[in-house]
Amino acid sequence: MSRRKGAAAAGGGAGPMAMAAMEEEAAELRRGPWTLEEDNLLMSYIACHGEGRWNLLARCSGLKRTGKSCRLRWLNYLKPDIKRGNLTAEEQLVILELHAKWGNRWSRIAQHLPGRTDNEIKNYWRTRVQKQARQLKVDANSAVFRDAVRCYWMPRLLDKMSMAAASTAAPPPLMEQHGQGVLSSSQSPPIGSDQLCCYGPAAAGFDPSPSASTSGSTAAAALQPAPVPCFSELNWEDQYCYPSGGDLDGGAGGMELDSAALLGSLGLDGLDLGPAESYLPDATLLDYLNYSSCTANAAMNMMAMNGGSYNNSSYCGGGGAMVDGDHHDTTTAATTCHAARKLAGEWGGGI
DNA sequence: AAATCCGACAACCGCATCGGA
DNA sequence: TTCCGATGCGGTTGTCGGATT
Repeated sequence: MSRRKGAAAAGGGAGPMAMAAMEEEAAELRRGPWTLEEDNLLMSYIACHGEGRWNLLARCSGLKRTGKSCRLRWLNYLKPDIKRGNLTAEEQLVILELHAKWGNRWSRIAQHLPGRTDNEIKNYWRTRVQKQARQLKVDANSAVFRDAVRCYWMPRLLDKMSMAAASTAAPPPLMEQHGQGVLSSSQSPPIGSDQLCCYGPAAAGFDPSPSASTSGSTAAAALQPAPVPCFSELNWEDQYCYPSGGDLDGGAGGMELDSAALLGSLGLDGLDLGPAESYLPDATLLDYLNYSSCTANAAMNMMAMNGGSYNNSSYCGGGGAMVDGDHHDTTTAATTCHAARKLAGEWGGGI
C-alpha cells in the first residue's frame, strides 16, 4: 500500500493552488505540548458532540490540530477515566504476564488494565523493563529474559503485593480479575493472598525433599508468613558478609559472603542444591548464592501458589523443563530456573 | 550555582486496517 | 472490486524536571 509522506505530500495529485492551500493549512497547524485552552476546547467539544469523527472535530472545534493529535490527547490524557500515578505491583504483574503472552500488543494489554493507556504501558516497558534487559545485556524478548522475569521479578512483585495487602488488609484483586497464565486462580490453591510472600521452614515446616511437597492442602494450610526477609529485602553486606581477602566475585580484597548465614536466614539451611559447578560451570560464589536464593524465593512463592507442589510449568517459563503434572522438589525447581538465576543475581535491587 | 545527565512521559509519525462510497 | 478517508497501533522523538557532577 502506498503511503503519503507528511502533510506536504497530502495533496497527491492536487493542482498547485490546492497544494498551496494545503501547505498553508499545514503550516498553521499547531504541534507540541497542548495548552490549557486547547484542552478545554477539546473537552467542551467532546462533551457536546461525543468522541469520534476526529478529523471533523479538528476542523470544527477551532483547534489548530490534526484529528490524530486530538484523538491522542483525549485518549491518553483528557479522558475522564484515565488513571494517574505509578503502576501498582498488580498492574506491573499483569503487564509482564500479558507481554510474555502477546508481545508488543500494547492496546490489547491496555484493555486488561482499566484506566491505563497503551502509551503508558509502552512507556513503562521501554523505560523499566527494557532498561533491565539492557543492563543484563540480553534481549528483552529473549527466552532467558522471560525466564528471569518469571523466576525473579514476578515473585518480587508478588512480595510487594502481599506486603501491601498485609498492611491494608485489603484483598488484592489480581487473582480474581486476571484468571489466566501464571497467576491463574484456577491453578492456584485457595489460599489467602497474604500467604504469597516469604515462607520459612520454621513457620511452614518447609522441607525441600520431594516427599514433603506433595500434599497441597496440607502444605498450603501449613504455609504461614514467616518472619524471614525476602531475598530481595536482605541487607547483604550487613548480615551475610564478612571481611576476607577475597572479593565476592573471586577477585582480591573486599568481603565474602557467608552462605550458611544467608541460606539459614532464608530458612533453607537444609537445602542442598549440589555443587554450583554442576550447573554453573563458570559460577562464582556470588552466582551460586544468588542462584540459590533466587530459586529459593521463587520456589517458596511457587509452593504457596501451587499448594506445596511444583506443578505449574508456566511458572519457570516456557523454556523451562517443568511439565504440567510433574512433581518437583526444590532442587528440580532450581534446575529449571537455570538461565534466569544467573541474571537474577545480577539484578540486585534494581527492580 | 551552573552544567550535564538521565528517566519519565507526552506527542508525533508512519504504517496497517477497516468500512463506506 | 477498487479507492479513499478515518481510525487504530506501535515505534520513535521531543521535552521537562529532578538528580548528579
